[in-house]
Amino acid sequence: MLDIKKIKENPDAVKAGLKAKEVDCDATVDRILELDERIRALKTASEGKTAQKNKLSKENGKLFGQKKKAEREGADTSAIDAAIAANNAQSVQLDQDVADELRELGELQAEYRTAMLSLPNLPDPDLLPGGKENNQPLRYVGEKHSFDFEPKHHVDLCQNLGLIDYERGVKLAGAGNWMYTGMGARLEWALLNYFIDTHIADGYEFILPPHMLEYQCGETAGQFPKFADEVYKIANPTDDRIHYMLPTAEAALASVYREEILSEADLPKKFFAYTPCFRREAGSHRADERGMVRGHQFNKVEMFQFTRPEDSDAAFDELVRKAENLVAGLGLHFRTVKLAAGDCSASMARTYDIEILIPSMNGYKEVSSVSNARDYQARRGNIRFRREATGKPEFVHTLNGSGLATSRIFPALVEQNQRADGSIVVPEALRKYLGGLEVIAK
RNA sequence: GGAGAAGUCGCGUAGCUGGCCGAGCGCGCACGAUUGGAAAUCGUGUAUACCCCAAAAGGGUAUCGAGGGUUCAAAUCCCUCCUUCUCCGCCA
Repeated sequence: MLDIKKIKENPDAVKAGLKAKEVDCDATVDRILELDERIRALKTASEGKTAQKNKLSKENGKLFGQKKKAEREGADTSAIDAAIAANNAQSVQLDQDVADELRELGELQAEYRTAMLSLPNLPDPDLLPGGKENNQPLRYVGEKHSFDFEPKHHVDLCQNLGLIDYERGVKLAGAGNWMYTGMGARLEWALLNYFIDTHIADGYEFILPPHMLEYQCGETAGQFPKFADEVYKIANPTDDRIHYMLPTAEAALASVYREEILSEADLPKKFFAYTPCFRREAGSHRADERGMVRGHQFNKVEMFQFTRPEDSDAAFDELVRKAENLVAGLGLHFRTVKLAAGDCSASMARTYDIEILIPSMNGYKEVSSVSNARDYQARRGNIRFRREATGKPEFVHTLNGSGLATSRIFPALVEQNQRADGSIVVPEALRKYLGGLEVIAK
């Protein structure tokens, strides 16, 4: 959520920022300003009346006291009764006016909130405007593997070595699902362990969150209401509450401190979580995404930070470096790309992608996406910290980054490390998780 | 899943025969006094959001798990939901 004060101060800057993200929100911004004005006017009016009403009630309280006293003394209470009746009549009238105003206020506020939630985050000013075509590769790391033989596709390599059972995965759960088997499952688990151990060594706290979340988590993270159709919903026959399968651990981590005020000394909070991620990805499965590049379920370790606003740039750099180191530690070739404003997701002010070379796909594919949401998610979820110097609560900044998703790393590793005989060299960093195994062969 | 109890200001509690309760007390915390320094003691203060106001001062509204209702007036009465605890059942 954006800061209404900023929108009021400089609506044109907000509109321009959103245009850089390739969304036209001019009408929404104008409507928000209009609603804000009407809401405040209405509030002032109805709160004034409520104040009057409260005053009358208080007066009545005193009158009732007097009446009791008079009755005890056997005095005449008719004057007091009349005063109470007059107050009541006035109160009832005020009550009706206020009720009407509140009804209108409720409608306006609902519209206002929906509109505010629909506005994406503003991009950082240094990002190029526009979409994917304006992404800027910042650096290339590692060597491209060159083959003196015709490299195989990871699907073929995995099937030959018995690492992945694609057919039975589909049998169990439909298209877009696969099943790790034997050494494939162990290799997947080794990757996850390598990520986990690295984050622990870096002082991040390990979180295993629930996998089925309530709606509010998605709203805080910024996925809902816009992308509510892209997740799996779980309805319970004996209960009308709906959960959804988390599409990324970010959805859970962003909500950990929702509606809380942290102390400044506790920041930054550095978390990482391992979860499977579930996505409907209603789009078509193209031939160039054959295999395990885009599935309905994949494993991911997610990094997350809550920071003070002034620390979030440094935290962002730290997360990018951590993601890069994980890929580099596997000896894989990758590049880091600074996304153009329009390619950053709705919630994010800036995003760098780590892209890895998958030979069969003839191109770089995202394995990690590191983003700074600044105070956008904090506003949606009301996540704050108390500034020691002022004693006042402020919104935190939230950042997240994959560290890493295996579903792209696994095929890249298999393809980049294949040998002519179809065997696969295990990266040094993973061998200790596989009993020292150096090569996966038939 | 069945039965019962409970959810109050950071923590612990009082209030729950409706008005003087945004809320008492204790602890904690902050500042001050006292002290050579500390402990102890004493004093003062101690929520959040929004609105009015150029700002400060000040004023107003809302919040006693959440939502709704009764009433001129609700922490206090009624309804629904959520959560926690205890007992029973069931199961990893």
